[in-house]
Amino acid sequence: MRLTRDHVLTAALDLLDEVGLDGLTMRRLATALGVKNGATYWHFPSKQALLEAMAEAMLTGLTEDLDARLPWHERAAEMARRLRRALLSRRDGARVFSGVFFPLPNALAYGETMVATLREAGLNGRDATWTVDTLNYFVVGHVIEEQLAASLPDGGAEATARLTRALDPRTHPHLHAAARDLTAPHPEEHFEHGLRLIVDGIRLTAGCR
Amino acid sequence: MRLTRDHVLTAALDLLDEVGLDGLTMRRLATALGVKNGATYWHFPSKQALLEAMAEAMLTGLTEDLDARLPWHERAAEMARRLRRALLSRRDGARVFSGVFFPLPNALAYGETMVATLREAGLNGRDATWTVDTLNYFVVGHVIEEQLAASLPDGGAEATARLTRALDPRTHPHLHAAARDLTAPHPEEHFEHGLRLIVDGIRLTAGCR
DNA sequence: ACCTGAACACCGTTCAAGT
DNA sequence: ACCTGAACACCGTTCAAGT
Repeated sequence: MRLTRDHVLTAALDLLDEVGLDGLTMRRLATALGVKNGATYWHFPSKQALLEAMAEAMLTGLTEDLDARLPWHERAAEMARRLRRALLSRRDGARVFSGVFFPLPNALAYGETMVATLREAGLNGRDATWTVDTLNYFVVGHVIEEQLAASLPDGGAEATARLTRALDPRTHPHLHAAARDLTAPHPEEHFEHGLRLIVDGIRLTAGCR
Repeated sequence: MRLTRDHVLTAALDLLDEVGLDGLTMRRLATALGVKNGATYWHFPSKQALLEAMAEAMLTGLTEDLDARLPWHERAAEMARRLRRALLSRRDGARVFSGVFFPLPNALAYGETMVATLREAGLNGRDATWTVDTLNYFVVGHVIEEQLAASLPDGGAEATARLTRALDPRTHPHLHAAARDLTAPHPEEHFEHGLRLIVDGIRLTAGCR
């Protein structure tokens, strides 16, 4: 059967879930599609273009059905949670997203909604834009780490144990004590903690003007 | 002359500055050292191990001579600024750092100092640890973007202009207006803005207990 | 102990030629 | 229009053999 751009994209997303970003290869993708090596290049000019389409696909519907009656800070938090969910929807989704430079439609819609929300809070254009950047660094950084831990054989338990053993409680007392609080076992709470930290910072800024 | 582990490391850092992370190749490195392809593998077992040593080298002296008389929030901010400077010291330094999973001595010393500082502020172990994570996502994410823009031919001016043109002011009014406030032309202020946002959030949290 | 030679098993991308 | 065949110019890594 004839290939379409959409077949290639869907197969790429499935292959990503199966083998992860490091295993995602144009050659493996062609094999998975039952097609010869160069065939995908008729539908996507480069691997980068394919990765961009994959990122865009992950962010579908990110800004839909937002409850406009929520106060601005709850709406901003809800958006951040949605972005996290979207990145979590595919293996290594956060790394795929972070490798895409050019802003795609869904990412732009997300950014526009976020800036609009923060402007409602009273921030000026520059502050709103830069604050969205800070929120995005947090969400993407958090999910990259979360997915990295999840992709380890045992969900990161072995790595955590090794780290605890490697940490001398005399030279690194705080980190030794903190080993139980690493991201991996508490991704949800870890995310909410950082999110609240930043949103509280915004509320403080917003109140000052 | 005989190679040493240190020659290889120094040459790798120089090559990184010259060609960037994507151009850094074990084969180019061998050529730069005037040696045949497999020779570096006697000194470093893998490219990953070399990248870890490079990251560790960038973070040398990060926690030295900190003014203990500063209030905790100024000390935390100073540490974050030092981490940014360290990552900026080499081309793509932030990307090199973010690709290293295992915590190295200098990174551990940094983390220990940061957590200790936040515990002084009154945070419990878990809050302090997770807050340091949030700060780190911010610093690393910011510098990755900063260095990405800097590595573009014109420092990102062309990309900014293209983005402004691509943004319809009717569908994306806020982003259209925000194009002048992208990270690239104001890295210093952009960094300080996010840093203050987070540190203010911490002060709020710390005051609540 | 340290390096060379040479290979192994891959990559992304291109493009004339086929259908 | 869409795909194959086949190549180009690379990768990281390994390891017997040399010195």
